[in-house]
Amino acid sequence: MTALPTVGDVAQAAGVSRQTVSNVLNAPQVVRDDTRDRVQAAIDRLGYRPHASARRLRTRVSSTIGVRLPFVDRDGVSGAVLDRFLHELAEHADARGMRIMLFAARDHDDEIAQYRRLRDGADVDAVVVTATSYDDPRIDWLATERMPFVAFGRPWGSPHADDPGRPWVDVDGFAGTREATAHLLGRGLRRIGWLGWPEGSGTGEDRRAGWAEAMAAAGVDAAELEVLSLSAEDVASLARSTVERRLGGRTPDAAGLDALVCASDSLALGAMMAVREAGHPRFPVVGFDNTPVSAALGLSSVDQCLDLVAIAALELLLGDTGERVLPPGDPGIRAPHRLIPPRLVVRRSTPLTPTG
Amino acid sequence: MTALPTVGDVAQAAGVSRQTVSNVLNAPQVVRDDTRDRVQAAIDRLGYRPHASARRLRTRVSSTIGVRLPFVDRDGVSGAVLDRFLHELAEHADARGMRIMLFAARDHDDEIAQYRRLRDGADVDAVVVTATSYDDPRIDWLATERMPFVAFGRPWGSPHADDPGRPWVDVDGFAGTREATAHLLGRGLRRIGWLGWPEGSGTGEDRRAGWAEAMAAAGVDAAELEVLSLSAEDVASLARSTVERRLGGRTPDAAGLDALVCASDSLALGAMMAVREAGHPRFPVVGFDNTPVSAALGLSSVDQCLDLVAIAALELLLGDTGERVLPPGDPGIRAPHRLIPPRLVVRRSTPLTPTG
DNA sequence: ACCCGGGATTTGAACGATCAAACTAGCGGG
DNA sequence: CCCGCTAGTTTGATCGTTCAAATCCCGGGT
Repeated sequence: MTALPTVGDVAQAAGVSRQTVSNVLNAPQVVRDDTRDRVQAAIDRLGYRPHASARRLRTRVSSTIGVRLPFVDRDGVSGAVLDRFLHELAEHADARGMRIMLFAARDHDDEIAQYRRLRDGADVDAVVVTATSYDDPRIDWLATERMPFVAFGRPWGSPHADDPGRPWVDVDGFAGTREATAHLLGRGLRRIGWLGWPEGSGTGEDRRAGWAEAMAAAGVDAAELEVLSLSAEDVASLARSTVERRLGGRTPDAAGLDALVCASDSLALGAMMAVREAGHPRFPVVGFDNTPVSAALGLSSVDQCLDLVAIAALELLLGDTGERVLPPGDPGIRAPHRLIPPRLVVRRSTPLTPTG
Repeated sequence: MTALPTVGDVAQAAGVSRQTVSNVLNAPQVVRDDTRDRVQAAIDRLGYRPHASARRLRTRVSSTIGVRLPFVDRDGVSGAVLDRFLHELAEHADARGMRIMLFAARDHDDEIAQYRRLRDGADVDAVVVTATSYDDPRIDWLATERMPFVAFGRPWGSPHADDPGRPWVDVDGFAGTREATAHLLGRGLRRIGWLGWPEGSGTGEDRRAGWAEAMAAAGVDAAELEVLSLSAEDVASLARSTVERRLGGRTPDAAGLDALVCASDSLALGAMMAVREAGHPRFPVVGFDNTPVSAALGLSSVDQCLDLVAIAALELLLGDTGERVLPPGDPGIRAPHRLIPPRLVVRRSTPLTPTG
């Protein structure tokens, strides 16, 4: 026969019923050992593969997680973060018997329409929401519809921040910049500047706060912190001109700066271009995200440990060991909100001795 | 009622049979206008969504394309190319009613096993194969099993290169480097060097040949070409030391170089660092891939036009307009091998100097 | 008056799996 | 000897859709 074998064919070959074959695959413990071996042999011999769609139709479980493909951000360096997250997610999802389905969406409304279609069509059991914003309509929709999901990104300032029905995973930016700053302080540097984004971003404020805390712990007062703080949009060229303006033709030392901690690799790249151009190639600059850019340029950077983020995201959907998406708020899920501590990657751009 | 509406519910609401509802969705032209309107109204009113798995079970069509998630290449810049391709693919697939399913695989054998599972489980109709190599076992398997696929990357040197049953899309590297070289020649530069990869890569040889042809057309003889040619592994730091060795402390001019065309942005970055360190920030360097790195550094680069690549890949699977994967070798598919011409993106060539 | 053609619609069966309930042994206790 | 219990297995129904074939309807030709 040319058609693919079905449970019926396997059952016939093994001399058992369809249901027993099904049990061997889905609940092996209820089948007697010798029967199981016989059925397994038939499965192997016929090369049987379960028909995923038939199973889904009956069980209403797809073992698939939907992810909206984040924007193509042509000039930004930051897109790489979501790409890497996607990589890690796919890899660890595979290890837990899940697959990732991508979809595109123009805006939030369109994305919600896609959620509905994917769920109603039994295409996905859950979705991962990325690039969350304050009062995100997608999160509201998912929560009220009780569709399983997990967000990559905290709901900054939302009244629902602690709602266990709205699980999220995020990177602890505060801890990351604090570590980066402490590292520089430990090298004997003192006037460590901050280059962040314009106000209004939860992530940006969080990362700045980490720097501020480390500086405060080293005895720097609030007024001086204000002086050490710069900001620019997340584009290398703008960061560069911001730093150039700050230097105003002076040496960094004369401008009151021993080093710079940045909110992103884009900013760090711009800052590095400015100081190197001004003739201070060893001025320490630390970035955030550990993108290929920082690696190629030998820039120290805070790595987001996206593998841990992906693993945590899956735990929030599947529980610690399961292979099935749990309903929202299920007790099998431990802490529904996870902060992943990032890791400072030190490269040669932060030399052991300060230079001017 | 709390359960999702089915075709049966819609049929009842519209006073027609299940099949007519099905026809409204899949073959509207066979349904009389007024009936169609009535059914459509019922669909909208009930918020009916077809159950994708049930449809797949019956039709044996999944409207899904599988893509193995390309490697996580932590330090390389090049991974960004496949990521961008994936973005474009997802976006254009969506426009043609297709979705992308990701999967992970450890090696080629594992990948083939996944192909089989995905196909037998009716999870995907076709796959896109990336990072192809000479005599790729995956391609052989797909071709002999007659499973629909398209490769991103030419089968360099394979005897099956012209087999219409083995469709591929690729970027015309030759044309890209030729254009980049011609651009520099047009600016009055003459001794344009080549920085490529060590021999043995089809893609590398192709890109080098484009440079060589443009140079030959400008009257440079073979012996001189040999002198102008450098190579390094695809890592910025190695590229940098290769160029430094070539300069040997001299100015680029004294070392016989007016500019450099590179096989990748990683190489270009290394080259740029070397010449800038040597005090020649305006020495023109052109990269390949137009990654965020080159954009951020203001490096000219050859853009692969991955949107066109993705569109072409879908055409090779679906035909010009269809929404269904065609069997391998179907006449609905025009040319089964497509070379996409890339586009030179010119940026200011000396990003690290103050403008002026 | 009859039949024919063909467009529009309906009917029953099938896709391949799992669920729920029923059945069969085999065993021990009363 | 019968009853109940349990572990293991089988049976019939079902998930929601589309296919293939049958049916209905209506106008026109002979």
